[in-house]
Amino acid sequence: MDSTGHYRSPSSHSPPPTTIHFPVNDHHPDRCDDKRINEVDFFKDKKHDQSKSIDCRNCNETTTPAIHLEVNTRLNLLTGNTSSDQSVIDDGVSPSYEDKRTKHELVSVQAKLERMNGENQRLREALNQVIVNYNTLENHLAMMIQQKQGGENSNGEGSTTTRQVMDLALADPTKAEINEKLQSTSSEERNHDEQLRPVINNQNTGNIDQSSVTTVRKARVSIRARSEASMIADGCQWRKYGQKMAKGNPCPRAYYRCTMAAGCLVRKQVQRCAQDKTILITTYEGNHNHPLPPAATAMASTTSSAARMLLSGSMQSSDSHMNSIYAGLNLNQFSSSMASISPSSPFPTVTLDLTRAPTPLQFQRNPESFVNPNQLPQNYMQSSLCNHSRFSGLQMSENVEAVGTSSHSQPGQIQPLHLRLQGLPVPSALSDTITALTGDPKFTAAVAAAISSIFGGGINGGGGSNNNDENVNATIGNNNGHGNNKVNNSGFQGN
DNA sequence: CGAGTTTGACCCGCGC
DNA sequence: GCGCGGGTCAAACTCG
Repeated sequence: MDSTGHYRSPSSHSPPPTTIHFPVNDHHPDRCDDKRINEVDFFKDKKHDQSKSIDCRNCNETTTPAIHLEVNTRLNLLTGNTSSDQSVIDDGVSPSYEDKRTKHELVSVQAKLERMNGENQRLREALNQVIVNYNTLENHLAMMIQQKQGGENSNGEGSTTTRQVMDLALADPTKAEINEKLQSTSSEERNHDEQLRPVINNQNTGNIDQSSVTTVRKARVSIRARSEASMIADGCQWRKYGQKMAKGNPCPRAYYRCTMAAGCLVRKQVQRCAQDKTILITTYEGNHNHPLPPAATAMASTTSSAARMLLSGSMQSSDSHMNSIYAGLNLNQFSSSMASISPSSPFPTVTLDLTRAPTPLQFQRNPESFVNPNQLPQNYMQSSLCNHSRFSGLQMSENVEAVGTSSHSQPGQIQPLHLRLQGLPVPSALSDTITALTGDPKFTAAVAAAISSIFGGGINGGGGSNNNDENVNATIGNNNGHGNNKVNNSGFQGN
């Protein structure tokens, strides 16, 4: 048995890498009695011999099975050693009816296996295509960085832009998705890969300035929501590891680590807005390296999608070729009034402002499109966000605070889009498309309602019943807080 | 006693 | 080089 728990055949011939020969029937001296027996090759073409004879003396040499099956190990079809199979072997002298029934079963199993192999092959091809596309994009990104360095060093803006582009590159969750699709990858291996990812990216983008690489951090996703609770309910377990007073904000900033798995690199910061203390600003960084509960999956997908938005947004603004590649990805799933990008922050940050939507006016305009946000299933979040995978709030703000200031706009008013990243204009056609999408209040409000379901109504202006109210006596907003926060969002009833 | 929180100290990057 | 601010560490502390 190999490391994957599958059996390998000692057979001398070399099967395809993805197939093995594995035992279905062990040697049974009482039945074999050192004489030739009939055995069935399940994967021989029916038109060929379905049975062949093997000298049972083979069993004396090794534990080699009497039957050799070629099974694609990735399909986990290692259930061949069943009683029916056993009967196939043992019934060499069975009545013809039994033989026919057995052969019929064999044909059925063989057909099923072929279908599975075909599907497996298609999946492999799809995965290979994704990898090829990713590598192409990465190479293109390296070229872009080189061009930017050449073009912007003269005006003194090169270093900042280069770092930001690198930030976006390293924040690319595409590889994480690929890793998730590789089912054979263990959690530890994914963790290892997470740690190696910057190295891998450095290698793939070869010509990148080393000084820029050293300052690279992951993209962040910031969520602004009205809540009196200490934290929004994202389904994960967090441990507080620090608290600092941030400049310009009387409320302390709390630092949390994900504790759902050892070595999980995800961290988040929680801080109340200085201007409006009912607004809770939660900033996520990193990707989880472990399975998540459904509620946590929704939030993780949201932040992951937002990070991807960062990447795709930069691509749009930079290169027409990227536009074509990402054309299918850039669904503008967030209204510009809800999401913004802050490329000039220390770290590239996507801000999802849930304090402004859905507005009563939007509800009035599209009453048929809404249900009680609290009644929306968690899956809605995933279906509307992660399945589409990309929400591109492409309103570029100079800083996060700008989002808050713009919150005083008229309810339901669609903000004009400012598509600009480091002075790079976005093609007008794309801008028009985005404008059209963000101008759909039904879409905007539906997404907002989905998000609000995650917070258990916590964004509803801080008023009304809030299941999180019992957690108000928390450290946030209390410099000398003595509360022993249990930072387990699973305890929140909002989800 | 273990898990989690608090909080002062420390490190590091960045701007002046 | 220096100071500032953000982020993290870790010992002390609290709580169940």
